[in-house]
Amino acid sequence: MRTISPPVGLPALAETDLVGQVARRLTEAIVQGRLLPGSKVVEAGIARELGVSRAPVREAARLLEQQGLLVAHPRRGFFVRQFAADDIDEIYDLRLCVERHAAVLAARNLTSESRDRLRRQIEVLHETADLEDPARQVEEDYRFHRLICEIAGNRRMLRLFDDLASELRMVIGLIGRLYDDPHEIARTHEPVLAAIEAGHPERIVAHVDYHIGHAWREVGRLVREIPPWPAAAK
Amino acid sequence: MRTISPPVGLPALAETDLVGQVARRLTEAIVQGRLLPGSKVVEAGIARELGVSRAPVREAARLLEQQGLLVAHPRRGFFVRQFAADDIDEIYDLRLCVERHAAVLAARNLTSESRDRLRRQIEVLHETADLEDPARQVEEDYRFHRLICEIAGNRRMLRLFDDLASELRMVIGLIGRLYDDPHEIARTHEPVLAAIEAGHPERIVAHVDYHIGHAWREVGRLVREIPPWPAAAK
DNA sequence: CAAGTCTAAACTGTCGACAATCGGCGATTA
DNA sequence: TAATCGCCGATTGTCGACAGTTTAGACTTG
Repeated sequence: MRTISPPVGLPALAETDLVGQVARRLTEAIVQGRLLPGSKVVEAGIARELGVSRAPVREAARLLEQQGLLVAHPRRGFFVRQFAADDIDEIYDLRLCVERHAAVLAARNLTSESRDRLRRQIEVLHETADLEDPARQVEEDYRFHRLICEIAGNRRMLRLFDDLASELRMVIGLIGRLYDDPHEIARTHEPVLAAIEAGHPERIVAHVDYHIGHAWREVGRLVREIPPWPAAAK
Repeated sequence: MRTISPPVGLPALAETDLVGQVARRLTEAIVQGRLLPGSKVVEAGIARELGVSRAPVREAARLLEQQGLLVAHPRRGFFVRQFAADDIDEIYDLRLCVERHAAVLAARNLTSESRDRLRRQIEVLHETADLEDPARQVEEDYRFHRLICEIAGNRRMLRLFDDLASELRMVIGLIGRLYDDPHEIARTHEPVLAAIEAGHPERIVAHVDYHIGHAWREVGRLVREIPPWPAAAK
């Protein structure tokens, strides 16, 4: 009688994943604006601060580079990415392209269970709108859009969304405030869900276009208004 | 009077980028099928073979992981990615989503110069069709599609395309042959370019859909036919 | 003979060390 | 006075080493 390895894929807990932990800490610091765009990320410094050696820090930095949060200048080190206005356009352009598609797919795959998750998430959006916690609000907003990608069922698309979202989180973090009243933002998610439930591709695309396009314009406006990014500490 | 630094831009030579070189070698080995899906990539082995230490190899491996060519199992090492039929679907689904959009943007940005580059590339496709060099043919094919993304002008989209293409190259390399007659493939690019030149979004999308959709179906068929991937040498 | 156990070898995760390189700053020169 | 040159400290790129874990295989046991 075989005591087979318990079949299913639980993502092996890698409690000793230093690289992952370092990456998370760095991401946090960047998104929260503790590491400003343009500033140099000194390997030894991070390593000492976290009580690890430079090797894991380097690997984590490469990860964040691939993710677009850091840029590497060979022989000079890693720097926190600086965003220009056209970066915002690129990100939103790509996001729009992906989310249109994701929403259409999501509509096709929609089950009562996934529909409820989307509805519930909109409720959460309304609930957090009352809290004075912009970071949380941004987070829950992305969670809704991420759900759509998840329901669409394309893992690569989901990862792409996550990458775009982490760049956007950084930008929004830098702006320091939301582009709209939280309640208003929460409300504007409803037509998108309605369109997905209705299942007409054209309507879905139209509503996603409107929703994302609005954010695009507003964030773009803010970025262009407050452009001289918070001091690129060498 | 300023003796400004001798004006022009020589592309900085980064000759000492071990990580990059290792990554390229590994990618090569994988795409050419010298490292089979499922096989373990032993850091020390690669390091010795290339005459470097393990550190650069690890960093390169992390890069390929992010790119989807390798998967990392904590404490067990890196393994060459195995593709299942639904991976093909994911990749083509995303590729279709991106290229539709890219083509429409490319049409919008089209200059006589970029148009000529596209035309020229189709000629190259016809020329290489006569050679008995599938790898080259695949390469030139991607070069055409990459040009479209380049002309579209969204760097992030271009990078996404490159990532998808490297996964596809690996799959096609494994299949070991093209899904169609090279001349036929070359020919089917013409309507796509024509639609882009004409500039009607609907026509562009329709032709891209047809072109990519065809490849999708054919590659999908081959993958399902020859499914038991060449021995996953543990 | 299948299943289970134990041991040695093979690897990965991390670290600390060292040489090569970069950026800044003061000295030098026109 | 301003542009250059050359030196010094700081930082990166790379390496070899070591501990802890996983894997492969020989060996036992029912």
